[in-house]
Amino acid sequence: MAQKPSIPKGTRDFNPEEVAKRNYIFNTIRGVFQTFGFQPIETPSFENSETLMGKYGDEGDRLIFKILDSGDYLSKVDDVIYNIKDSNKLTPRISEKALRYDLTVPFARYVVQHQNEIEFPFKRYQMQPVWRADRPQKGRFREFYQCDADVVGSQSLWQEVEFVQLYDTVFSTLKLQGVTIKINNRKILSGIAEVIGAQDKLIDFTVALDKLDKIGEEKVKEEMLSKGISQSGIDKLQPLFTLQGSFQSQIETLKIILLTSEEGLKGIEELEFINNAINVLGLETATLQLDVTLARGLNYYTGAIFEVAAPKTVQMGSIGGGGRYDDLTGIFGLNDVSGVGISFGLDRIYLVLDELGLFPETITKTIDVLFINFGDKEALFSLKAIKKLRENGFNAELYPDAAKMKKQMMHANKRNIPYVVLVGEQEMNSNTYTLKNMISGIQETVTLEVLISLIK
RNA sequence: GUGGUUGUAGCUCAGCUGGUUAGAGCAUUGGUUUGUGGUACCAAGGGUCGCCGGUUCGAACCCGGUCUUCCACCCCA
Repeated sequence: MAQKPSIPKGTRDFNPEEVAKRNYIFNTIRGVFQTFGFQPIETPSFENSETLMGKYGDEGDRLIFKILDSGDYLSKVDDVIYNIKDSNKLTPRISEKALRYDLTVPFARYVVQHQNEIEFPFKRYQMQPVWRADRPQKGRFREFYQCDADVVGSQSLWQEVEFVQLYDTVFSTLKLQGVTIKINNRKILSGIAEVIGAQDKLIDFTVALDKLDKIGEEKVKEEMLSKGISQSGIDKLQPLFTLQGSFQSQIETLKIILLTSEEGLKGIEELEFINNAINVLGLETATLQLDVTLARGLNYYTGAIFEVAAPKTVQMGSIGGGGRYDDLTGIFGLNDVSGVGISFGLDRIYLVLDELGLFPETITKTIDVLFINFGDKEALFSLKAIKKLRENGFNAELYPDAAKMKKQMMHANKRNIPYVVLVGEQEMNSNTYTLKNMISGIQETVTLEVLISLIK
């Protein structure tokens, strides 16, 4: 056991069935991305460290996988830095590359780097693995795939509307019902912070508010107090803790709270715009829900914030997220390019579909027909027929060895192959084929033309 | 990064308060059946009990460390 090779924690191998299921999700998402007009790009799996470091906060920096420099990397470190043994200071001296942490920052880098070649507004999608040096849990891996769609170069709120539709289309196509698309707006959060006199504590405030679901009202208030938010400010938040009801009624409550905040009112206006449009357009299976406690990715989101929750019957963190980021390319020196995007968590969607048994049976089928091998003469005869079948679009193969019939039939059984063809001396003499349906067990001896019509 | 949890055959798991050669089901291989699978019966192979060290006359079992799994925190897809 111990001598067996292994893979690093938080990573996985995928067997043929798992790859088929994953491809089903990939293909579905890719297809929807394309119908919405997005074009694919790819970026390297690792970037220069300075491209990634500092873009996700301190916590993010800790979770970025750093790549050790090549060669005798320690000899070039000066003695002072080496001797103080401070990892944060030493790391940049021995590691100038790091694995991609998400797809959004590399995309921002891509846009800035290729700004003169890109036709704006630019809609791109990207489906590639990302890496995080996190502790694995269920649905949380150190290597996982994100499927991102972003639009840069347009401030139009119609993009947000389209992204809500896109989420709905993907999950409807996957037959995953009961998905909730949560939406919030950074401007509302900063408006509230302004109203309670905690503009400078926006992040602390929202991080605490985000936990409302999990730890409850009292604990949230405690955390806010401990972060230096005043009691009088927290008192003003009271209506927020009991905020419920329809999208529109929550909006009305927020309007009262944010009466004095110009920015907050702007956020409300944006949310109303998106909600009104969606009400007219309708959604197939997803539900759009306003959630003021939603506060993800605040390091760069400036407008809408999205998060997709799996159906309540499944225990799973968010299966998608996204938002609007007016300033993202600014970090790389390109100002005034607004972007908005969403991401699908492929690995988590997989776990949800698997748990709910929503993968179609057909995706794991390998081939349509297996020819039993009776010997070299029969094999050659069979391969002629197999060639014809393949030309007709069937997946067909010959069992490579003239093994015992039982073994060959068992092989067909285990691989869920629906049809087996037997060609022995009798069939060869009469130029016919014995076709066996592996589900019903019924078999009949027919010509190749009839065989083709039977397995269609 | 903090705290906890898990690891026994290819897979799922038994294994009493430490006591002979560590078991079962499924799977695998062979046979009953040399042109018929999914059912049945018979037989066989397969384990340094995650790894390293310690306690003990004796360790799968107790202790320490380490890796892995899952969980909570942090954060997040």
